[in-house]
Amino acid sequence: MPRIAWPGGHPPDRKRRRRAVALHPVALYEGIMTATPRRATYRHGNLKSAALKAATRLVAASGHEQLSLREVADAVGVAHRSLYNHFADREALLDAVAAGAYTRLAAILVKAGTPGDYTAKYVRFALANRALYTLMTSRPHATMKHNPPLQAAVHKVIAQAMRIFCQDIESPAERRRAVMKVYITLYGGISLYAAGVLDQPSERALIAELSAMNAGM
Amino acid sequence: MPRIAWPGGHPPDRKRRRRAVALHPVALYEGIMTATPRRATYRHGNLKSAALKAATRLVAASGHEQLSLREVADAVGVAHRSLYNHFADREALLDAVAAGAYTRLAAILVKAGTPGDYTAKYVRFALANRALYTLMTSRPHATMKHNPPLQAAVHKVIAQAMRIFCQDIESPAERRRAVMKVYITLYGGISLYAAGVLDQPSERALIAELSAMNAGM
DNA sequence: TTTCAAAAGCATCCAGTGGATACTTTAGAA
DNA sequence: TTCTAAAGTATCCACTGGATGCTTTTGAAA
Repeated sequence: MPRIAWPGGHPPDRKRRRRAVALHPVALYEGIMTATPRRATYRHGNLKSAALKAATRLVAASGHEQLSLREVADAVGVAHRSLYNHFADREALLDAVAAGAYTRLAAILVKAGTPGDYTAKYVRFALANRALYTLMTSRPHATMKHNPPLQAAVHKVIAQAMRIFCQDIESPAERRRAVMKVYITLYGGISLYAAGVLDQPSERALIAELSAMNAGM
Repeated sequence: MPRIAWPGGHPPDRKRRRRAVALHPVALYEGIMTATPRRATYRHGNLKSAALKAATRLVAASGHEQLSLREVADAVGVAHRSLYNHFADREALLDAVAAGAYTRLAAILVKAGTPGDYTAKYVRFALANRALYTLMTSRPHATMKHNPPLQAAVHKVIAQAMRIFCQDIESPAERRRAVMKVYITLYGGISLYAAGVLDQPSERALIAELSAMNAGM
C-alpha cells in the first residue's frame, strides 16, 4: 500500500481537512496534496505557557466547565493531542490555570494591611474574575494535595490571611480555625452574591457586610 | 429498497445491537431478526417519575456532573431519546431532581423549632446528601426564576428560615438580609467542610460552630 | 561532524455525550 | 370505529477526552 510522506504521521482526514481549508483560504494556493502547516516551524517553542494563557483567557470568558482541549489547541494553532505533551490531562491543565490564578491573588493580598483591606481585595479579585474564582474553589481538595505547585499557590493566599487575621493568636490550631471562619464567610458571601441570590447589593456593600461578619474574629 | 417493519422506526444499528444481545442473553432464543423489546409493554406507563427517581439515585451516587441521559434511560429500560418526551433537556432533568431534593429538605425543616435546630437539620441533610446538595446549590439563579416548581421548592426552605431566624424582625428587607447572612455561613461552612478543608471536625462540631456564628443575628 | 535517542509535533481512531430527525405504536377521545 | 397526538424507537450528527502510532526536530554524546 503506497503512502506518501506526510508531516507528522498520516495524511489528514478528509472531513477535518475540508474544514481547515474553509478556515484558511491560503491553503487554496497550495494544492490539495500539500500539507497546510498551522505554523511556520514544526516546534511551537512556547506551547506550555501559550496554552496556559489561552486556557486562562477561555476559562475567564466561558467558565471552566465549557473549556475543551480542542478549543485551547486551536487558539494556539496546534493539534489537540499536542497538549498532552505538557499536561497529563484536562484536569491537569485546569489545575495549572487555577495555580496561576492563586498566584496572582496572593500577589495582590501581600499588599493588604488590615482585615478590611484583605476582605476588600479578596472580594474584588473574586468578583472581577468570577469564572476563575469558581475554577479555583472547585479544584478537589484531594487533588491539591498531590499537586505541589497548586498547593504552594494556595498556601501563599492562606499565609496572608494568617498574617492579617491571626496576629494575636498563639496556638496553630486556633490560628487555622480563625482563618477558616474567615473563609467560610468570604466563600459563602461571594458565592451567593455571584449567584445573584443576595438582592444584588453593590460590591462595596458586600465588602462592608463581610468585613463586619469577620470583625469579631 | 425493501425494508421489514420494525417496532419504533428503523431496524437497530448493528454495533449497538451486538452489545444489547451481549447484555440480554434471552435475545439468543428469539432469533437475530426479532425485535428484543426492553420491556413487555410499548408504553412505560410511569416514565417521568421513574426517570426522576433513577436520576436522583444516580446523582446521589456519582454527582450531577457525571450524570448522562443514556445512563438514566438504561436504568429505566428505555431509549435515551424517550426522556425528551418528559424533560426538555438534560438541565431540565437536573432541575427536576433539585426541586425534589429541596422539597424533601423543606419537609425536614418544617419540624425545626429553634435556630440551632434549623442549623443542625440543614447541615445534616446537606452532609448526608452531599452530591444532591451540590446539585441544589449549583442551579443557576436565572434558571430558577423561570422554573416555577423549583422556585416554589426553594421558597419553602427559605420560608422556614424566616420563621425561625427572623421572628423579631419587622422590615421585609431586614428579614431577607438576616436570612442571607444565615445562608452565607451555612453554605460556606458546608462547602468547606465537604471539600475537606476544615481539618475534618465532627459533624457535631461543625453544627456547633455554625450555630455560634449565626447566633448573633 | 555525525549519530541517535528523546521530546514535541501530527492525523487518525475510539467510545461516549447531548441533541435532532424521522419513524412506529398505542391509548383514548370523537 | 376511526384517527390524532403522545410516547415510544433506531439512527444520525457534531463534539468531547483520551489512545495509538507515526514523523520531525533538537541537542548531547561519540
